[in-house]
Amino acid sequence: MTSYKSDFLRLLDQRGQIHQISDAVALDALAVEGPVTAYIGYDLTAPSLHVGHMANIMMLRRLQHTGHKPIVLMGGGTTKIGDPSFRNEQRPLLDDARIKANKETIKSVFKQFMSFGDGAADAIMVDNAEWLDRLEYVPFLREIGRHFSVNRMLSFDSVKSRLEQEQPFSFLEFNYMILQAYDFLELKRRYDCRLQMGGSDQWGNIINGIELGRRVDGAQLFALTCPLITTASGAKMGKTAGGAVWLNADMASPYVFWQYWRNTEDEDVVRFLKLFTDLPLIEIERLAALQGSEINEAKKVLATEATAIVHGRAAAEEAEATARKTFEEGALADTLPTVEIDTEALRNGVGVLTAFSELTGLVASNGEARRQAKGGGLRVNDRQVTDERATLTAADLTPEGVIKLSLGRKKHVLIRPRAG
RNA sequence: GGAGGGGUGCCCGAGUGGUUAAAGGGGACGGACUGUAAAUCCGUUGGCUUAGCCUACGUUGGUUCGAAUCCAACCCCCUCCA
Repeated sequence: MTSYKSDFLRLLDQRGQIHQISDAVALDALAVEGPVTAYIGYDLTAPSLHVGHMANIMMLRRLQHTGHKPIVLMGGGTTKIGDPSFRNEQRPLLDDARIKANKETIKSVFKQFMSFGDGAADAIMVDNAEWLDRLEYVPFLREIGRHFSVNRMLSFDSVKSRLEQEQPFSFLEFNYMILQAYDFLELKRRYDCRLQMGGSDQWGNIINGIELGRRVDGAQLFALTCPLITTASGAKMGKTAGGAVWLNADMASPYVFWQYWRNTEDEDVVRFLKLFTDLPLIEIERLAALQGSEINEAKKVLATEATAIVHGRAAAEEAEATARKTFEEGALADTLPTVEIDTEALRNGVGVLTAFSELTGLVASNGEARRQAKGGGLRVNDRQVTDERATLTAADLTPEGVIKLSLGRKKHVLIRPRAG
């Protein structure tokens, strides 16, 4: 299935985002016929989505770009259950307040990826708590539950390892896939939503929704999954030292985000350019031809383009400039992440270890700072820290009025005396 | 409710009375080499006011000069039986 007729599937295909489609021919035809409404659901388990979610969100973006209507489904209801798919243990249950707070902070990021509104191709956002919270147990079981075969549910890959490893698998979690299936039905009824997309790990859950739609409403619904995106070395996307690379600016600055992409492995650059930017394929082909250290040019383009989508063009370019000054010109970029300090405190002298740990958070503890110093990993104003008892004072301020702390070659934070 | 098995550091996993802040592996971080890449090699990987002290092997209490290791009770998980 390589030649799709619809712009939508062709685009996703070119971008390497199609893993499985439930009925590719029919979906392709549907998308040619007219606007299709499709959704992706997001769990509200953290205050922000992270890089690992970005490929998914790009699918919704591309859906809209090709004239269709995206629905962002906030999992306000399903997050109360917790998706057991491919997990070997139950995750801790989040309380309602936490979920609500997460929803508020997660919401904002989608506006960067697509336009919301009341128009035909405008994206909309709904929360499945709206209908799930109101379900009545017995009626739900009779209307919906009877269509699910436990035998079948137990056969899904997504729960197989859980069962084989004999790990606890609660009835609560077992219901997740039923609720997700019901979401699909509900969205089909409310918005004529015909397609559910997601990561390849969602295939089983989505198929359940399709079958439910057929059995209950006689509707043909579709599934489309994106391959699980890992790095060439097999790591999941978005994991770094400090944890996940978040999409919310207050949890990962545009600079940090830019750096994440800048450090992409050579093998991944072309694939990532396709997935995480809107750059035309012709341009990507040009970048793909680069060899050796020239590949760094492609990485910069990737970083700037991906950052521009999430944080805006201006922030992306500033991040690029910051990186250029810091890494290529060896200059001091005053746009590096900055921590303020009391002038008073600086006058009294701040221990280097404290500066690296408590003050800037470059390392987790004084002990780690000590170890890093021993291993040559700490630098102040680009000079290695050899004496762990040293203190930082006003005398260490550069002509620019800051002190630059570095952990390794890549992580830099500026300390700036608080004005006034 | 009964019988048996199990709960160790970020994860996996060894350890069955002392030299154990706990082997080994993974991951992570740092260093070298490079191209802010990968691979490779080296180092580090509980906290602190670091020749010392504190906290730590499900929880609490006990035995002992000394416990992750022995005992008791409790909590949780798994399997089989009811």
